[in-house]
Amino acid sequence: MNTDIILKNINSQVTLSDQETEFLKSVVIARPFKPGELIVRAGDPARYLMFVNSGYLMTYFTDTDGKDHVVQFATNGWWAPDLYSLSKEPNTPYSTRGLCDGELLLIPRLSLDQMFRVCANMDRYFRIQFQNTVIRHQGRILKRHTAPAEERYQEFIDTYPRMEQYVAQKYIASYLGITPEFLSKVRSKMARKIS
Amino acid sequence: MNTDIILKNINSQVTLSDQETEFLKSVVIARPFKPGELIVRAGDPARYLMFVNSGYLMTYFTDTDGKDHVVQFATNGWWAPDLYSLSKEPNTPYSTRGLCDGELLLIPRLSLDQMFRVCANMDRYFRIQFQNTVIRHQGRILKRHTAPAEERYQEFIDTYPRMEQYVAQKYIASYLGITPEFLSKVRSKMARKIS
DNA sequence: CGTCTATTTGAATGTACTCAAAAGCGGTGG
DNA sequence: CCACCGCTTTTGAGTACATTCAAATAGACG
Repeated sequence: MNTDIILKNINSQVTLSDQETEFLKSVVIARPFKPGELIVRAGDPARYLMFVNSGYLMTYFTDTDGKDHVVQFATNGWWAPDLYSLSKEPNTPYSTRGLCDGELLLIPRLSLDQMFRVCANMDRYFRIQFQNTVIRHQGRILKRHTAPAEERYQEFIDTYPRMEQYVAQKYIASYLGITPEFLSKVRSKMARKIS
Repeated sequence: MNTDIILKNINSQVTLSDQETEFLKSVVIARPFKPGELIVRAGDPARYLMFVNSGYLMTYFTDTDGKDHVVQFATNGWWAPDLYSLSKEPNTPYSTRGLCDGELLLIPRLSLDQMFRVCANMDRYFRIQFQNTVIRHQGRILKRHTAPAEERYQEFIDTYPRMEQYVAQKYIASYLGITPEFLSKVRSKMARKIS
């Protein structure tokens, strides 16, 4: 199993001891996924914290009308956006689906408690990780409130240039909080501007 | 200085040793504030992590048109929403303003590093704190994408019933991502429904 | 009381949505 | 290899939610 990426990621913020490294390696489970595969279904027990080793995936919420709303995408070196395995809730309200071939590293819920008990560094690592995530989410909320769809889309493709190739437009639209039809119109308007 | 609330809050998630408690007490600074007072101005150095001991405050972003956009409110027992004192950025893009008489406990930026070095429990505490915040923010983003203004306003007053009394409507509108005029119309529509 | 700001109300406008239909695209099987 | 199927994207017309601008009313504070 390839733990290079996750270890490199963690060690960029903290310095894991050999013991801690071994512990982590001993609890993670490799989990390949395929394009379109439903990795976690909304309502399922939140069994694992998930790290993306390779590929693309998305986490989304299905509303009462049956419409899906993308919470966030994830790729190489990111934690999957569904954090309910860390919460007190036994089940997650979010679904997670593969967008291409890829591999996850899973940390079982039970191992998480143990990990945080054994590895003080992991608390530090996730504290830093989540604190940055909170700052980014505040920025995303503000952007939603201050910028029209066109500007948000432009920022998305600037920030995640690769994402466009793997993610269907309708999912990007959903992530941005607009309909796929409207994103299509935004894009054709932008294309007209350039020419 | 009254550190009861902050200690109670932290000890609800972890168990601080006497040493850790003393350390925390030794670094926090009491900082009263007044209604309308600008506690932190956007662009200022992010000097302190701020805990609200009493009163209400808000953190907001001023856009290029000079319009303010409320990131979040905070009250007794909450950390102020501006987390830039924990980031690598020296300055914060957010302003923080008092909404009534109140008091903050400040933890200076320099003490934070030291605190995390000395108190492993604080990493744990903030890890849990931020992980819950991330989950709430994901919910807020989704709500923004799935629910119209009326429903978001209803949820706001249900979730923070006290807030309404201390916070001007225009700030609630800003937090919800709508104009004060439209919130006024939403409210009058809701009032008509009840009768 | 008078002033200043917040809130309300109304009319016109704009951004984004819904519904419907056509066009594009990718895969699969004949 | 091409024809067909299913799904995504595009395009268009009509609509709705929310904004802007302007003016009137209401509240808060000295």
